[in-house]
Amino acid sequence: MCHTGSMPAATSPLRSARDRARTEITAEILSTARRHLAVDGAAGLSLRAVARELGLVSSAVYRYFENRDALLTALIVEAYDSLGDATEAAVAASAGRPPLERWVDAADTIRTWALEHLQEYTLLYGSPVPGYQAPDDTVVPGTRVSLALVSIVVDAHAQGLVHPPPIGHGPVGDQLRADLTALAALIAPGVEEATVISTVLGWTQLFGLLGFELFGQTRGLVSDHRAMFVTAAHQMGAVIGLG
Amino acid sequence: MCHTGSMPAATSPLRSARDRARTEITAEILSTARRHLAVDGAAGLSLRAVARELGLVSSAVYRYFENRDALLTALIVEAYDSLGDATEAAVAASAGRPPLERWVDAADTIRTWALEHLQEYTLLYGSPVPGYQAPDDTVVPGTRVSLALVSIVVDAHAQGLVHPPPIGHGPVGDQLRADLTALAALIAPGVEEATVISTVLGWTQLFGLLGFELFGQTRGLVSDHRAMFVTAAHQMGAVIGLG
DNA sequence: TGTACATCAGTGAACGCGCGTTCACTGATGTAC
DNA sequence: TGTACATCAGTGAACGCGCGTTCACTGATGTAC
Repeated sequence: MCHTGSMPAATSPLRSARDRARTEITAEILSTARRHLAVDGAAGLSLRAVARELGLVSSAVYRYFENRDALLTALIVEAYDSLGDATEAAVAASAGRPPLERWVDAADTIRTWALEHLQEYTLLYGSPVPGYQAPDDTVVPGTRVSLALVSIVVDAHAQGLVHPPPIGHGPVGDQLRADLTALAALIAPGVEEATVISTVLGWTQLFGLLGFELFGQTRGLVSDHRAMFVTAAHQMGAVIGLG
Repeated sequence: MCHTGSMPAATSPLRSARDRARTEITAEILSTARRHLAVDGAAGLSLRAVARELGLVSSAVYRYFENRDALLTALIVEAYDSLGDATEAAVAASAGRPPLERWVDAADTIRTWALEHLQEYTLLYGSPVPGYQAPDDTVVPGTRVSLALVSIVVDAHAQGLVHPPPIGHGPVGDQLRADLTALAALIAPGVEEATVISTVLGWTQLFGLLGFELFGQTRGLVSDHRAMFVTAAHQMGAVIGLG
């Protein structure tokens, strides 16, 4: 949209009625779709159903989203941002506290978000939605959670608070070493290789355990899932060397 | 379901032609379904498509499976058994070798199976299939992999080869302690609580990392996934105290 | 300011698709006497 | 052994469902002069 000299400022409250309507209806479509997603899951998300609930004819939705995939993509980005917000807020709030506590805290925050947004979590971290291929737009928002977690380790490292216990991780091949070096340069400059490995593993551990809990693999084995999760985060934080 | 005929000698080689045909066609339906599953995933598995490929009318399949869910259940059980076989074989083959090597080996076997049976793995460990509720029949076959992994720790423990490094896992609440005690009694009698915790976490770690690899979360971050996985298994084995 | 034209949100009908499941039926296979 | 009856695999048509997407259209809103 191209505003010329005669127009008021770009984000002016004097936008045309059409513009306002478009923004609002786009938001309504998204929030309705989000609610449907929460109930039926991604595979059950239907353009027609969303349109129906909004009192629109199904084809009208195509004025706002190119197709079903575009709507799904928007929901994914929203969900990543929501989880990213929550995690970043937790990490920011715990600044200055002992690293291990911060790590456990962040993990618990992620778990809480996942429980409250089961289908969104599934959309982000579950198996791929059949027929849907996530475009690159979702990559950046997807990294926020991980970056927030990593920043705890980076902070601790900067303060000299990372003291990894002597635990082997076996030989590291050339290619893996290259991967890890690139990764460290990108998100955690200066942090030791072993710590990078442990951090990546801690990250996957959290999501692995969470998936087991949410998708029912530990059904009947564990009753206090939160305690199990916190214990896991604690141990993994210790392995990373956070305290 | 009408799977059992009213024959006197159930496993006799002189079974009637009808009986033989039923066994064979049931197997053909399953293997066709398995192939479709491998291509389209669980959500895309269609009774009609399976029937079509076998030259049957769709309603004929109902002579063999009560409905689509029953077919899916059979596939799940088959898949768990296939993975269970592979894991148990690897664990048996490594008997006598150092526990850490056995653990890494078993993990690698699981990963290999998952790569070769992507959709089956997804069916077992991915997000739930919409509208499908796994019945209890799938629970027992599902435990075989975990039991095989645990047996490595149990063997090592029996030989006095478990020496966990001094890594904290934080306070353990009453309920979690009860969970762990029950779990230990069931699958690893005599093994210390800390080891049980680490073993459960090692188990979730493997599947968490595997999920990340298979479902694309580490896309672009890690190129040598196998090395990453083996390193993870190695470190987790060390945390458990296997060597 | 008023008028002519351009933009675009929303309509309603249609296309083409595939699915799970039920049901009355036929004809081949199996069983009892 | 032959015959009468019972079982049951497979048929074909139908029910009822919902989906994504396209397209020519209308009428309201916005823009340029």
